[in-house]
Amino acid sequence: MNSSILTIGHLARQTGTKVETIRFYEKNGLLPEPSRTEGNYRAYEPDHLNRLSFIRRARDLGFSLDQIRALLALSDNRGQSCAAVDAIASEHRAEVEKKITDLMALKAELDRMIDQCGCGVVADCRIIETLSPLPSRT
Amino acid sequence: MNSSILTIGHLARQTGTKVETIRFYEKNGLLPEPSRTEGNYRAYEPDHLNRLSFIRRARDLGFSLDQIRALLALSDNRGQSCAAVDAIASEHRAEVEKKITDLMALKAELDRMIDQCGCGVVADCRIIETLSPLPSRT
DNA sequence: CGTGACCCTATAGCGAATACAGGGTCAATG
DNA sequence: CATTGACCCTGTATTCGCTATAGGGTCACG
Repeated sequence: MNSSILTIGHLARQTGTKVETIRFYEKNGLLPEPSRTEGNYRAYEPDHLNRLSFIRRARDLGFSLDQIRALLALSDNRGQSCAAVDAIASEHRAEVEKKITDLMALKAELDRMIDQCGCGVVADCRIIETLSPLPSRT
Repeated sequence: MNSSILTIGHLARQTGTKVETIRFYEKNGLLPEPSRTEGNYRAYEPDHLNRLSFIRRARDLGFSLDQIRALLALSDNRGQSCAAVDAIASEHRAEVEKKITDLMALKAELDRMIDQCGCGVVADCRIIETLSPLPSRT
C-alpha cells in the first residue's frame, strides 16, 4: 500500500546492518516490533529506519546496548533535562579513556619484551623468558 | 605424600586465578590434566604452577588463549627458532596499536559530541542530535 | 510451474571467563 | 562419633553483541 513500507532487507541495506542483527535488536527491545504483512514479513516504517540509524551510530561510537536503550528512552522524552544524556556519554568517554591508558601501558610492555628478542632459539628467547615464572629451566 | 603437591585452591591463590578459570583452562587444553587424589581432587605439581603463571602473565599482556596455546607449544620446544614467538608477539602488538588508534579516534568524536552539550532539555541536546539521523524532528 | 531471492523461527556458536546447582571430601572441633 | 564449614567435584547456564546455521515459507519473474 504505502511506498514507504520497508522489508527487513531494505532496512538492512539502508543502514549497513545485517538482517540477523535487526532481528536481534528487536528481540532485545531496542527496535519496536513492526507490524506484519499477510505473508508474515516484517513491515517497517520510516520511524524504524530512524531508530535503527540511531542505534547504529551509537554502536559505532562504542555505546553498549544498555546505554543505547537508555539514550533511546531519553530521546523519546524530549522535554526532560539533557543531563542524563550527558552522564551516559561522559561515562562512556571515561571508559574509552581508561581503555586507551591501559592499552598504552600494555603496548609499552610489549615493546620492551619484543625489542629484547634476539631471535635465536626458544631456549634463549627473551619473550618466553619474560612470560616464564622462573629464569628458564636449564 | 609430596609436600609440593597443590590443590586447585592453592594454585588459584598462588596465581591470582579463580578456581573455575583453572578448570576452564584445563578443559580447553591450556593446562594439562593433573593426577587425582583418592577423593578425586586435582593434585597439581610445580610444573602446573609454572605453566599457569605463564598463562596468567600472557593473559595480562592481552594474548588470546589461541596465541598462548601456541606460545606454550613453542616454549616446550626449546631448540626451535624463536622467530615464531616473535611473530606472535609482534602480531599482538600490532593489534594493540590498532585498538589504540581506533579508540583515540573514537574519543575525539565523543569529545566533540559531549563538548557541544549545553545541558538544557533533550529536545535541544546536541548529543541526541548527533546520534539522530535527521535534524531533531520539531 | 519452477527458480531464486528473499523472508520466517529457533537454536548454537564465538571468547574468556563467571556463576550456579547439587552434590562429595576432608580436617577439626565438640 | 557426629557435625560443622571449608574446600572440592561435575555439569550447565549466563554474560556481550552479534553471527551462522538448519529447516522451512513467501513472493515476483519468466
